[in-house]
Amino acid sequence: MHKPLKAVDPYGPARRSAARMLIAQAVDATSGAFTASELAEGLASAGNGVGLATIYRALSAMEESGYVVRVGARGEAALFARCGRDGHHHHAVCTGCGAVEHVECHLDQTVGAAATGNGFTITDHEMTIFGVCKTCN
Amino acid sequence: MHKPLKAVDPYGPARRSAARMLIAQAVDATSGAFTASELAEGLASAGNGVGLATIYRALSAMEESGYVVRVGARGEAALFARCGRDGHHHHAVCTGCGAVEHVECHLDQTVGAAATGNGFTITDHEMTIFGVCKTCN
DNA sequence: GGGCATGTGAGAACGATTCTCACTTATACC
DNA sequence: GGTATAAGTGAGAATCGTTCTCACATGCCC
Repeated sequence: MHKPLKAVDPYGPARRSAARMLIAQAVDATSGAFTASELAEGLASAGNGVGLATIYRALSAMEESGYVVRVGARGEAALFARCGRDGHHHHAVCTGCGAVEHVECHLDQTVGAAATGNGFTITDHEMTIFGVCKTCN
Repeated sequence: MHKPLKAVDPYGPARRSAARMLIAQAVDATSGAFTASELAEGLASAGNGVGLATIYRALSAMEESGYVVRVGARGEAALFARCGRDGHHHHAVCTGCGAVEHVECHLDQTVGAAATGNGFTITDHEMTIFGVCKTCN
């Protein structure tokens, strides 16, 4: 079902609480990208109500440990996804099913070079890519 | 002072009200990227108080007519900039002075090709680039 | 087992943005 | 120039995602 993912500890050296374990399971059970409130709904409908604040805290802990990444935004809400891949890259999100595709970052060779041609030094960048996956196509 | 910009009507065929003219002037007087509330502050401190709702409405009218573009976000707030350049491209924003640099988009040739290799069709993408400009460097 | 640092939950707070509604005004038409 | 009216305005309420607060609960180390 899942592609093999880098085995990363969801929370690093932090404490293993019941709520955080439920949240990590819910994240693993989700095949694509999700928002914090979708996660909350999923947990609630499975009878595991977890406070929204707790979910946000768990998500930022997971983000910090590299277990999940922010892959863009759906409307106003931040979109997260499980990512175990190493190295700098971006994510394309399928607008149909939410599937996430890893995308190499060519900024350094292309856009970066173009920008620095004007004496501009890029320090940070973010890319949000939406599309339609093979299955939904 | 300014690079020559494509002469675009700020509001298209819409009505020329006093408030909108003030807002367009404030946008023109700003050399780099700005948020809606920065624009509001600037207008207020110049003695031209304009309602925030009006500024948002004017900005979306300007965005629609292509007079300004959304170049990313500073914290939670959307970052706008005057852009008269044709064709698809992105914008790099200097974190020091807010200066905006146009950046070619190489997504179609590079990232796009990589993604579609997996059967993924990219329909939409956004890029936010931050850095330091020649002057601030 | 005890102590305490850390996590939790509910709800308030926050900030950006949008909406509402009564009022004003630019513009088209006479 | 006068008038009708569609479009814009302003103030403030509403909305929505996210973060903060605070009292309480609980993992983990000794």
